[in-house]
Amino acid sequence: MNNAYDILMERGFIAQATHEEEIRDLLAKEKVTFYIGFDPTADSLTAGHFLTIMAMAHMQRCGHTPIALIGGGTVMIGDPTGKTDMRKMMTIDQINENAEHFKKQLGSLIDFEDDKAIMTNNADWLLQLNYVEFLRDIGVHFSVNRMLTAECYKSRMEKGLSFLEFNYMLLQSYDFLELNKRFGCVLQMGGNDQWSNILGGVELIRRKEQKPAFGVTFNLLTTSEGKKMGKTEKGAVWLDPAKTTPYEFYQYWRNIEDVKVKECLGLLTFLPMEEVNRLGALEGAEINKAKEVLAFEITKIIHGEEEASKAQEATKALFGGGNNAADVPTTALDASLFENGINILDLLIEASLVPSKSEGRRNVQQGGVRINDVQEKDINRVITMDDFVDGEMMVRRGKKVHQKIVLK
RNA sequence: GGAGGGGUUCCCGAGUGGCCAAAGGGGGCAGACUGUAAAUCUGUUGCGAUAGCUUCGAAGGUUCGAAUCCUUCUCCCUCCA
Repeated sequence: MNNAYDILMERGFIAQATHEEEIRDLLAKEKVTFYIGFDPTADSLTAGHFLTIMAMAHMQRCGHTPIALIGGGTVMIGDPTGKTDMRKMMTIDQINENAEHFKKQLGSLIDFEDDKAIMTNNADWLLQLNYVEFLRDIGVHFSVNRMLTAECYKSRMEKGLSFLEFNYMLLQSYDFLELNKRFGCVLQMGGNDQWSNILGGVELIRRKEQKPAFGVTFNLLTTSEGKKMGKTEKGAVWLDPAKTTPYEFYQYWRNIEDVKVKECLGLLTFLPMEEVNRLGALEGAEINKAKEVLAFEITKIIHGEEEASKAQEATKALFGGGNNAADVPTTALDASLFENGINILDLLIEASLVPSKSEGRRNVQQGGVRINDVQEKDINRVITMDDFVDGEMMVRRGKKVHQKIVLK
């Protein structure tokens, strides 16, 4: 049972495949070069990308060669898939900087040593394309009629789709063709929303080169309500610790819905399936154990074992009555603030627990703020040095947001 | 290019001279219940210490008073070419 396809299938990755049997055979017989594209739309990869990276890692472990394609060229067009509005145009500098971040993050998750994986950027070939040549070589193979029926444009048919974005599919298809020529890449993988874009490339290679090419898509992580997972009120869950701290990252997965635990364990950890099944079968309050494992394992893959342990310790200290509060999220504030006494609302602002004083006032009045575990409902409460215990003070907003205040 | 319709607070969407910081819904936040889950219920949801200040695409203007009226600009959509 070492066929990569079977492994991905068993772990719950596979959503659709262009030629299921042929792909299985191919993966069983030879070392396959495949690619997944990442458009550098932001300065960090997100939890959503992580799923495809895991698939990539499984493939690599089975001996296949991944190509991580940075979409420095395609991002200049903007993938309209699933978007209701056109993306803001990004500057070249921004794109290059984002691409650098992506490269770094991918490098730490996939093994690029000894040609075990390839990283490349489609800006290398897309930016110098000649328009007329491109239309004659590539454009002829695409039917507008068919493209218009593609799922990925559906949400845009109501609000309008610019010609710029309409071309996205052609460019992504061209990427596949180019990678096929350069590296013998025969398989493109990606999120299920990429299905039509991937099909475009598969068909292009088959028509133009008369060669086989394949596509596989993965199930996207969604909540039970069908929303994309990996988003919070504050925005995406980032893989960059500067944007989403390991503690926050850990907490995100610790708080996952019950019904999604098993799915996430299979998709986002390397735990053997027996273990996944065992943990996934836990019920009631017991399932919290599975969530702990899930959160720990994912955090370990992204931020390393040490950070994962710290996040776990902090969690125990805050939620489980543990003692080791050393790794709890901490803000260091100037001692002078407390010598004269500081209003509770100002403190909440200083500790970044609320975005505005009005918000803080509401939270306090509604009984959502606790100082050292004592509810404070008075918005005129003044915090002084007397509120520190052994040089520390715990401030909590709501049930889950804790902040330790220390003096500097 | 011609004709018409429209840009409202995080999102959708009411609001056509004062009672509008702006209905309703979604989302968010807080509380209750719980298992740091889901579902449900309650409160809350521009900033600000009360005062007050800044919001309704942008800039001007009319008025005691404008999201609402006028002018110019700008962006979007629909139909025609």
